[in-house]
Amino acid sequence: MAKGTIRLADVAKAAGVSQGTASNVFSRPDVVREEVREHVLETAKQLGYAGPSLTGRLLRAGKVNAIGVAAAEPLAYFFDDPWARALLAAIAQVCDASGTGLALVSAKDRQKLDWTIKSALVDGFILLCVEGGEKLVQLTRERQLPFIALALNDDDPSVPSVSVDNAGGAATAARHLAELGHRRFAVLATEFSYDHVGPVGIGEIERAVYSTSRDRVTGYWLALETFGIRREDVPVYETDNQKASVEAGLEYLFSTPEPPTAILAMSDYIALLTMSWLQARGLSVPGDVSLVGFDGVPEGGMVEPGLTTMAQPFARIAERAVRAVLDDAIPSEREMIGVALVVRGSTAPPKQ
Amino acid sequence: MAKGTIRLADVAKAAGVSQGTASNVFSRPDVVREEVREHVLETAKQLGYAGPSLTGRLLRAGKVNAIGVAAAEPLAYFFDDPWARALLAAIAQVCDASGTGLALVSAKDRQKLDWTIKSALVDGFILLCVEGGEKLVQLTRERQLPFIALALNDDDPSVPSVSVDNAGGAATAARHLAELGHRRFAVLATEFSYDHVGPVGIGEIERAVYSTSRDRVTGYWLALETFGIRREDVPVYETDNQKASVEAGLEYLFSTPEPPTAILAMSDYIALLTMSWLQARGLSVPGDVSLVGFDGVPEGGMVEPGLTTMAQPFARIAERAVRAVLDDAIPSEREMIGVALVVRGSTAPPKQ
DNA sequence: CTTGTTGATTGAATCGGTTCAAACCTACAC
DNA sequence: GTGTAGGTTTGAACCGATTCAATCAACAAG
Repeated sequence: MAKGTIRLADVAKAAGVSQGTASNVFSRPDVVREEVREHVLETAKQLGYAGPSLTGRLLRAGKVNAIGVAAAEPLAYFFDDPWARALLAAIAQVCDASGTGLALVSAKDRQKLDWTIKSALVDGFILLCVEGGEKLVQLTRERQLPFIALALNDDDPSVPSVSVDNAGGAATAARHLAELGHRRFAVLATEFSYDHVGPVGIGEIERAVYSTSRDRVTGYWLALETFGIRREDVPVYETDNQKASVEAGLEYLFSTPEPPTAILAMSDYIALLTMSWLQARGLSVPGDVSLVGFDGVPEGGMVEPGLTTMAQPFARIAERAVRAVLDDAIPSEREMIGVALVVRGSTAPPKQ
Repeated sequence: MAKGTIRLADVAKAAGVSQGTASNVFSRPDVVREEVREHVLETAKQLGYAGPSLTGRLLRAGKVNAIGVAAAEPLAYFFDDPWARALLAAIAQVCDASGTGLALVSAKDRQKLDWTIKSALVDGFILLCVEGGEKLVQLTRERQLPFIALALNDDDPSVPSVSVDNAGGAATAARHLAELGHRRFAVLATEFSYDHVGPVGIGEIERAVYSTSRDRVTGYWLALETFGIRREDVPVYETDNQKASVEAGLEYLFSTPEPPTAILAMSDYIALLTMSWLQARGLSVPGDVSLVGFDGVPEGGMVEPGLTTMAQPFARIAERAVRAVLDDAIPSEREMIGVALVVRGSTAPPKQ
């Protein structure tokens, strides 16, 4: 593999032992007599042998000892998006602990994605299904390796996945604000369907393509209705989780005669953008507007005021996913994990 | 590899062709007659063959088509540190374009790092040498694969590396502030030696273990001296690039009778922490204090005011590094790349 | 002096492909 | 009818290790 291309066989011959013994020197040192072992090791060093080649070993073992994390996004997505980052950090931690390698597998372009997935040297995949999830699942299936989907935006029960309790978490978030006394709400949503941003009506939401967003709104609605707030009275603005559309949404929501005193953001990223926007406009958080996010990314704890949010248990999710893939113990049922309300400074009772 | 363990040989037999032909169907489809190709493909599908196993192919080819990025840090470092993130995003981009896989290889613990590096399935390494670089280089050498070091904190010319012009960049940063009229400077530095934070004197700096920090201070000094500012009059506070030590440094610098009007931060991360600290203290940037960072991470453009900084050409660096590793065209000399001053809102002439 | 046991070593098969020289067709020209 | 060129297909060697049944040496027990 390296320059001198010295093989185990060469070492064996040079040391005057069989290849089997030479192999044992490296992979099961205890079984060979110390004297011999020393000698072989010595010869190996002299020859500049770099140790057994991984590919050779691999071929035999059939295991790569690495998992791939895939998304239908440009590779840089893993380092740009706060949610992906938090999740990957957690996955990385689990891999670290179990000595498993981590390969990043990603491409926006379908062709490339296909190729990348096909040629990744991994034992299985964790799929980040934000957007384009079906494509990803389909491509991965062809590879015939164990995989598990995260944040699957789709109700298909045949896809093994672990997801968070979107409806329940959303309900908790909304309840928290309602209990503080808020009555004028607005929702800044993640995507319901392809390439659409702007205000959305109830009907559209019920017909949403992406189940995550739908479930969260449903959670909000259910909780608010127990406080007598009708869903018709809660404006929902769909964003694509990017700065431009979030700001457009805020312009929209705050140009009404009775702007909301409480905002439910479907991602922390949206919430953080919202916070800067509000502060830049001279509106105080939580004085004028209370704000709850969703995800629990670390950045939420680093802004002023801290962001109240529904924290996903990233460590648990990562643990489950990695284990499932490594042990090929893919759950046949979709697994759901709860989220926890983390109260920080961005929520307070409304003025007056 | 998967469940049914169907080999190419099985497909070949089932289709009634030789294994050689079957192989060609997948890897060089153009060479086999259409009719036959179709038939083999059909048989393959029927058998549920997932395509040629990568490991088998690998073994023959000797190339993995992936590079590893390694650091002597916990794996999560790649997703937490802004500089690492920016760099990785750039590396990811280059890999993306050339269809190369990207594996993350990292561990804080030496034992684990050793193991991880030894067992990573890659054709070469890019080393992120912030801290613990020697260890990393040494371990990687044993693997006998091409590698290139980034941000090498060490003058050893035998280590192939590409680095930025630390001294030159620092000089530019300092000159920029001096030309605006500033005369009272302070430096918030990255590490000079192991496990030390706090104010440092000239002698200590000259004996620094880490060359990056030393070169940058030297750059600052040289530029400032052309404006008649003596190095003795520029306090330097060493941080570990973490929030706590940066804030301690700021406390220290601003508790003097004549606090600085211009701060030179050796990383954007330090600069960003500084900005929040100043703002929280009611000091305006750039009104009361001007601030220049180093690195050019994207976050610097997203805060208010924007951070003036010395931008590393991440794309160029990544391009060079990836190419070098992939083509095994490791430069024998250390390569140096310039940095560019990016002026944003965080610098202005001093009050009065 | 056998026989049995233990521990170290060997040799060959195997993992799943790729590759390349040689054999094999056709088809067409002379 | 023979020769030649082209495109296909074959078969076997090879990539670099691991593994396991078989062998061997040495020594204890019967």
